[in-house]
Amino acid sequence: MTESNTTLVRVEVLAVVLAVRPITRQVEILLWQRGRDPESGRWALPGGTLLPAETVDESMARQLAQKVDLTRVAHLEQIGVFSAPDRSPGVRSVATGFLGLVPAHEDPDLPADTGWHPLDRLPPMAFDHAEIAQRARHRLRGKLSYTNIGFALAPREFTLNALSRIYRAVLGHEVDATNLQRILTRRGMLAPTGTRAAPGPAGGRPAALYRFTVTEYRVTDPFAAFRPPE
Amino acid sequence: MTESNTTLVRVEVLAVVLAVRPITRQVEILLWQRGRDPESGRWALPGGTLLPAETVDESMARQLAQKVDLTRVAHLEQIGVFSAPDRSPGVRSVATGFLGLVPAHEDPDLPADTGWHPLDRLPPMAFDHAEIAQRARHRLRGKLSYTNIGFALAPREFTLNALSRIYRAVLGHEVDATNLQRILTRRGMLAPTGTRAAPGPAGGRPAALYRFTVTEYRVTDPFAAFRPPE
DNA sequence: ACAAAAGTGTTCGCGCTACACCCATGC
DNA sequence: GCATGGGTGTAGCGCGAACACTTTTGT
Repeated sequence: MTESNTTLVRVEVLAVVLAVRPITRQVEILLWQRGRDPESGRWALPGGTLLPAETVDESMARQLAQKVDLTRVAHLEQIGVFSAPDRSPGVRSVATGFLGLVPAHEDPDLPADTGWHPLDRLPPMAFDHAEIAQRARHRLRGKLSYTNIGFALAPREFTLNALSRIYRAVLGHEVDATNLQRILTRRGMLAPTGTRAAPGPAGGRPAALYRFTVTEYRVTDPFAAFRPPE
Repeated sequence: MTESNTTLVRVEVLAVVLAVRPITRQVEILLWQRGRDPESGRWALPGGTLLPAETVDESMARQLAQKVDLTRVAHLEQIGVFSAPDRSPGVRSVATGFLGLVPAHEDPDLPADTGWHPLDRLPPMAFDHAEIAQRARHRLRGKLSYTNIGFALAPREFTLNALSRIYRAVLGHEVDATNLQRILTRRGMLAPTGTRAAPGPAGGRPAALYRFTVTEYRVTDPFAAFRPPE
């Protein structure tokens, strides 16, 4: 209980930044390639060390803004603490992992060593970062169906078809645009903008554009069972 | 990015240990009363500092076993990192909060300064521990309906009435024992033991005893919508 | 006119809630 | 017998999946 012989550790924050990229229509993760040892050449999650005057959440937001020019992270949440004693060499280091979501069609200026990679074919990863990425993937999948977290992956305005492609990329299976509309509408999450998108080159009816009414994280379907009466 | 001028911090683990106590039929939390400054007299969550050779999860389990003789914690999960710079005086300290669940009818030997308190009328709490407790409460409520987390609150064998009282205590509203049985049975979580409980003093049909078939955490109802086909 | 793509409506079924009814035991 | 409590059955319905049908555009 005395603080004298307490071991001190380095606290770092690491972000699994995900986006559904318009070109590939896949979930991709933001990684940077290490230029020096240890683990030189391997790919790492963006992040860094906690400063004295900030919380881990503040630190994570700051580091994303500073290092990879990501100011428009639409959602940022903790996914867990990674603390295996041998997870990195040198000073004992404990990491708080985060899930960060960037809307499609955002294309931030990235440093030269930084880029997007498909989440289901990760390059050789540094330290325990692959494990953290997998945890984030799992969290995102789980929350997509009972929260409004999809808003953080969609652009500000979108057609229902485009939105269903985003859901499909995350979940890995077909998502009916029809049902998607009804479910999100019933939950009060979807509003038509009144405008329409331009039709494709082969013609076709122009799609209506929609917007999410709520742009902050919210649990929209909290109870699988044991709902409170009324 | 050099490690030379990196600030080092103390990493601690803190547990919100909850149980539905048979006497009060309420959710109660395990707290100990601080005997010295800072925050002398206030109540604190059990926990302590991370050791060099352990993960935070291992540390939490160890500290609960050592300090409050809690070896039978049926469920232990991280609920988040609490890292406000001024959350405690002295060395910068970052806490990983845990939710721990103890089955009803367990009555571990506790130190003299340690005891159970009703969760919805917390005594004066030290540091940011009240906030951590609230987070844990919220997590438990949320997960009760779509996971099997209830197993960690129930004794090894129980009547359906007793189980429904446990669910009621956590959720704060009525839970129909009839429907509870059907739902848990359908999810394959419930098995009758074949034995029966003794009837109450006023008579009445003796209740059948049940057991949970699965005694590890599992998500039983992962999709509110967008289920994968087949 | 025809193809292409979007939007609407309908059917179906599952799973949860509510509640009535039947069963077993003590007095 | 009656009171007490446990267990079973059933009706209703909200929600989501699947899919056919209609509407609007370009060629």
